[in-house]
Amino acid sequence: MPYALGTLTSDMLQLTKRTEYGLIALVHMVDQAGTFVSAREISEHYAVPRRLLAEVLKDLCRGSLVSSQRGAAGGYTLSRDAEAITVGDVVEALEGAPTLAGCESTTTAGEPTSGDCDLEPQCPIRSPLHRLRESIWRQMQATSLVALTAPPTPMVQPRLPDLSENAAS
Amino acid sequence: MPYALGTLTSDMLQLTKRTEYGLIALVHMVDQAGTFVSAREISEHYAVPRRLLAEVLKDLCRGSLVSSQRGAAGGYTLSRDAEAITVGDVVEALEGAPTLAGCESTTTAGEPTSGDCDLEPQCPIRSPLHRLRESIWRQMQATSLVALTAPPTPMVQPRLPDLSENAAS
DNA sequence: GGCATAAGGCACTGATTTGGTGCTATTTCA
DNA sequence: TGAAATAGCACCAAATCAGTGCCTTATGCC
Repeated sequence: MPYALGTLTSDMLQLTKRTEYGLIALVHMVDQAGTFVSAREISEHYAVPRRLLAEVLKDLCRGSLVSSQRGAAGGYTLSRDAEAITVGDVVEALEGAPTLAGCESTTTAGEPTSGDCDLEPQCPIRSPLHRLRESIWRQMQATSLVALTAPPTPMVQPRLPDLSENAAS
Repeated sequence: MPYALGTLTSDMLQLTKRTEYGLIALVHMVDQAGTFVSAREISEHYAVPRRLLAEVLKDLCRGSLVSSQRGAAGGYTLSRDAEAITVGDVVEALEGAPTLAGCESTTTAGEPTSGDCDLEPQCPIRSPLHRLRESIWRQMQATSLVALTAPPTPMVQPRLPDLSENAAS
């Protein structure tokens, strides 16, 4: 009953539960596009803590990824096309923008906090690692919800779970 | 004085301090290839907590990334060629192997723990997300220490820090 | 031999993050 | 009016992480 995405031990690839729940909810909404899905429905379907999911959906709403409708028969629905919502968007909405390095970006404006990092000739890995991170980030930005709903080619994992019910709307 | 790699707010791209320190130490050792570098020397050079760095180096030693020499004039040295040590190796040694999903990989053997996850048709994002993670992981496996030492083309970050002293040996 | 200086091995603390819940207010439909 | 939904926010417990203490063992040098 629990969906069990799996937990990474390596922090570098770890998704938080919030992001996992958010992705699950969003993918679920892709099917129900056009209708409003309640947090209860999703939480019961995937055996996810309802209150926490509600909190996540709220953040997704703040991030303009979903639109909400209050009251009975209310719920959430995708606020834009599924192709236009990426994993990166979700991560950004739920874990905060990946300010690539505290030393050279405050939010996304580009104004360094106080230039305290320019005086760092010692750090040998800063810039190259930035590129790695940016690359990963680009990858997440390039992965949309539709890519999550329809597993295209089972290249890595030979055995795939039953995703037919979520294949496409 | 502190190297300040930078701290990510987004967990997905976050490196732990341990990994950061490990990478810094390893990159430092690339220069000193053939000689034994002490934890003290590295910690003083980059203003990194010595004891913690020692702990990290110990793990790198366990992971066979470096070799250690005890006693006075002892220290650590790369146990194989810098090209053959990747960021992925470091992450794996310091944060544990990125068992891509707790449900379908015990270590790296490929033997599922108990097949407890096969009964999960509900989770819509499991398999696709695996591919994303594997892709990211491949990227880290493809980034070697030499790639970290010599920043090739400043495509993303226009302004690069002074890395000349670590350019090549 | 003795001392200084290395790594090796734990175990432990303190701070932060994360997962999850409680409670209350507000909106909507029947 | 009442049930069901989101909105907001504060709060708690467990896990993780950064960092330290203390001791042992090994090596080089005097």
